[in-house]
Amino acid sequence: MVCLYLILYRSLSHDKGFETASSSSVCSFHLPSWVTVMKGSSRNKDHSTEGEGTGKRPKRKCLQWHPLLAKKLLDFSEEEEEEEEEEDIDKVPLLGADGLEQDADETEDDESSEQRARRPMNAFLLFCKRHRSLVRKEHPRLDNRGATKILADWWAVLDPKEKQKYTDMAKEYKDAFMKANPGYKWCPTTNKPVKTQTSTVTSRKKLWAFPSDSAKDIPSPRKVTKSEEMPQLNFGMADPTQMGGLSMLLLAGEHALTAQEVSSNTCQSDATDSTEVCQKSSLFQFAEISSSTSQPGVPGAVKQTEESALFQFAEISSNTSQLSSPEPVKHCGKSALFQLAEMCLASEGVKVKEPGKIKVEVSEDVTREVPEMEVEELEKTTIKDSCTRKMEQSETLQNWDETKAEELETVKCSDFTSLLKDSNPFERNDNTKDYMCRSPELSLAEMSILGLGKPEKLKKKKKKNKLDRHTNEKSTPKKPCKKRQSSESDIESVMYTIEAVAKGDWGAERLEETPRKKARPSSNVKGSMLDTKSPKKKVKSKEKKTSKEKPMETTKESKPPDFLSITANKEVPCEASDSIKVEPLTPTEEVVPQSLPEQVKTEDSDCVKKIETCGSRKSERSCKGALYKTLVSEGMLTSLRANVDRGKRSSGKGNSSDHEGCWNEENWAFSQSGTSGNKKLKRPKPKEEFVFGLAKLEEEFEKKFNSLPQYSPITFDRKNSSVPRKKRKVGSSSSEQPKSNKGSVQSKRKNFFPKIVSKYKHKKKKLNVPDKAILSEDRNPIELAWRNKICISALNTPEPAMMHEPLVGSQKRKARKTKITHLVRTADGRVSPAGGTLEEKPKDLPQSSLQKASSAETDCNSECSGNAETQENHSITSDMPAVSAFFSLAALAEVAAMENVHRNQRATPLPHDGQPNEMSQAPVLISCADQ
DNA sequence: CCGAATGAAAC
DNA sequence: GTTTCATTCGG
Repeated sequence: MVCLYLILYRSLSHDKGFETASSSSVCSFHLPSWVTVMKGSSRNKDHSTEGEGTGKRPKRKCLQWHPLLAKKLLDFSEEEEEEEEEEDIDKVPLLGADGLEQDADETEDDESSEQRARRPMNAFLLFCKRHRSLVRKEHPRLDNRGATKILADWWAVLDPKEKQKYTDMAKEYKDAFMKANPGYKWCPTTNKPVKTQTSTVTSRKKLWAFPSDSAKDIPSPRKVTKSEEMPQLNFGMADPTQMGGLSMLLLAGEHALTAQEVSSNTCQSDATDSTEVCQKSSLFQFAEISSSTSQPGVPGAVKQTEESALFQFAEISSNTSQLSSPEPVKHCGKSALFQLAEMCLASEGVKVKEPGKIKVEVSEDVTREVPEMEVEELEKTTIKDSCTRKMEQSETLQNWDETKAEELETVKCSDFTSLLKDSNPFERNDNTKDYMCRSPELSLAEMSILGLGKPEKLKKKKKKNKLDRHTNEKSTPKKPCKKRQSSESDIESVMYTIEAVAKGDWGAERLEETPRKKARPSSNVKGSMLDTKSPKKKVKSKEKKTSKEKPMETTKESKPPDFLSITANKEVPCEASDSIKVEPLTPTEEVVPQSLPEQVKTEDSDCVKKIETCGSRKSERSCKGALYKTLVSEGMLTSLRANVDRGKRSSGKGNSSDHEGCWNEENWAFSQSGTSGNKKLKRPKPKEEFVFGLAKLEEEFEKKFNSLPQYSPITFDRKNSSVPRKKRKVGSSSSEQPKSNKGSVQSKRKNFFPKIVSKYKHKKKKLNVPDKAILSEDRNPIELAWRNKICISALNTPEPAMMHEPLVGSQKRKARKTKITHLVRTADGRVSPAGGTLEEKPKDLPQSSLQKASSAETDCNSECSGNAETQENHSITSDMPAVSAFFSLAALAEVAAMENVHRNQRATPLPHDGQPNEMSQAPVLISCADQ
């Protein structure tokens, strides 16, 4: 699952996001450094290639916690049970944390000597990571430092609740990290150090560079593909950095795996080579690990090192599923978990290739001896042997990418074939193979390929080593045959569904299918492959799959009632489907209407229509349903959706993002809702649990990342938090002019609160004109009143927290530097809360002045509205903003009344700079009064 | 490599 | 209380 999930994830992100993202990193989270570190990194070196890389510190690498993490994950899965509540899950420590960790730690710690684990990011850093790109968009000129300042401002203004989200997330990471690295010291003792970086060095960037590069590259290639119809190169290998939680998991798994299986693992030894290898194999390893760990019940399964991890994993899962589910009711494999496992298998094939496992299969000698290119071919050829049909085709491949893809496919095929042989040597083999090859896998393969592209060289070398190992280990490909069948069918069905979903049109394909099936063995794949048009491939795969899969799917459908509920979330499924589609199908990038859920819906409907029209509706639907279900259950949808959203945002920005693209709060909310739904659905059976656990972990990580809200600059600028950024979603594009916010913001507000809007306008005007001389004083008291009222009215507990929020250490620092603290406190002092929230920093930036002013206002408003909003968000009823608005309005009215009084008294505003632009309040009053 | 920010941990 | 270091990436 993980693998597949990752792949999907990756692909999605690539599709949409990356292209645009080029300049600035996408919003998406990258792996936590620590994760990344695993690979070993000396980041300094390479940063050049990667955009992101943190160029800075060369510090040591760290390996530590990953393995642990993996174990934990496993444990977690086993332990699990906590899933029940959505929220709980979130909070649940990612890792199980038990003894296992320690063991791993030790070993790793030793290793760590080389590298030191990187600290987990704190809340602010997470926030920065997530929002920096936005800031940069708004202020292209700003350098990072400037952006950081702005981010700091935002952070200061950020609604406590929102802030808490980040804080919690950071805490989770930290906890996980600490579990992984029990003895981790934030500040390494002077001793460690130094390790010659030179030795190990693979700079983290390098490691990531590969993926990241792929990411960057991908876009262009992708476009090419679109034009050319390249296979969906979009998918690059999953970039761990972007993978976020998942990547972490993978890495962890990888790491652990390497440690376990590959004692000799070169990862560490060879900086570059090893690292790459590790990455490639990471998924595999992860799978293995998971499988081994997970399978308590299955003794034999544990060591399947020989077989591809994915395969094993799948098997295991299947086993578990069977065992667990006494009922044969559907196919054993039918369980969502099982399907996922299968999917994983499928994906595995791809991965395998990448990692060089393919090579493994092939004779090691060959690979080593032969130059890289040749090696690949050899591999292909070898594979061919396994899968003669495809092999031939693959050979023909001319395009490099294509070749790779094919290779991947072939690899898969080989694996599957072997499996099939074991279990069933029939026709299916062909089909299955094709199926495997063709379907989503292609995309996966492509992804991998893409990712591999750059690093290939290194990989190759590394591969050799690994291959050696693998070969030794791997010799045993076969495992349980029985399961396979079911699994195969399931897989096929899943794949099929996926593809179908992606394409959206089944009917046509199906019709073709039958004929193709026949042909497919030889010609289809290869010929099309050669052409390497993604569409063709897809079609083929679909065709192949369709026949068999249909029944499977139907069965699946029956299963999940949950599915329905899931489907209820129109958006989620739709998007998922869309996303899928988009990648493969539309290279053109139309990209689904990003932000708009509506569009998505429409698409869905369209899809449905197509399906219906096409023909076997049921099957199609069932497929979709199954797919959705599976995805949902796995939480993949959520992640996908989130990713897609992200991609859209990023792409949107760059591309023609829809107005709103970036800021749909909806998306955010959506994702959450989706996640929650997923969780609910999940309720795994014990057996499945382990799988689940993994899924959960992933999901959680991802969810967390995704869930971290991204706020539109406007919000901050305006600071009218009152206007709920989230809900509003006003389509105002993210890109908008920071300062010009007014317009956008106002518009938004108007929608919700016309009156308020007017108020704001006034405010701005005021700000613009007088700027400073504004009545800060009034504001403070007023604010307080507001807040209080709001709080009361709103019910928001958080507010008080806000109010209280004492300056934190860092803040203190700031205050000291600026010396403002005193002012703030004293001045605001009376209004403790206001002061705290406002936290006026003395910013020199012209912008800042405006922002501050606005921000100050927003503070007040924000709190009020913010709470309401937040609540609403939780409820997920984005539609209901009215309520929040309502509260805020009421509060405003009251406040206004108070304010008026104050004003009268004070008449002259004190000249307090920035803060007080509260002038706006006056207008507010008016508006409120009107209401 | 610095830096600008915040925060957590260590000293 | 002060240092260290986590992320980012232009300078």
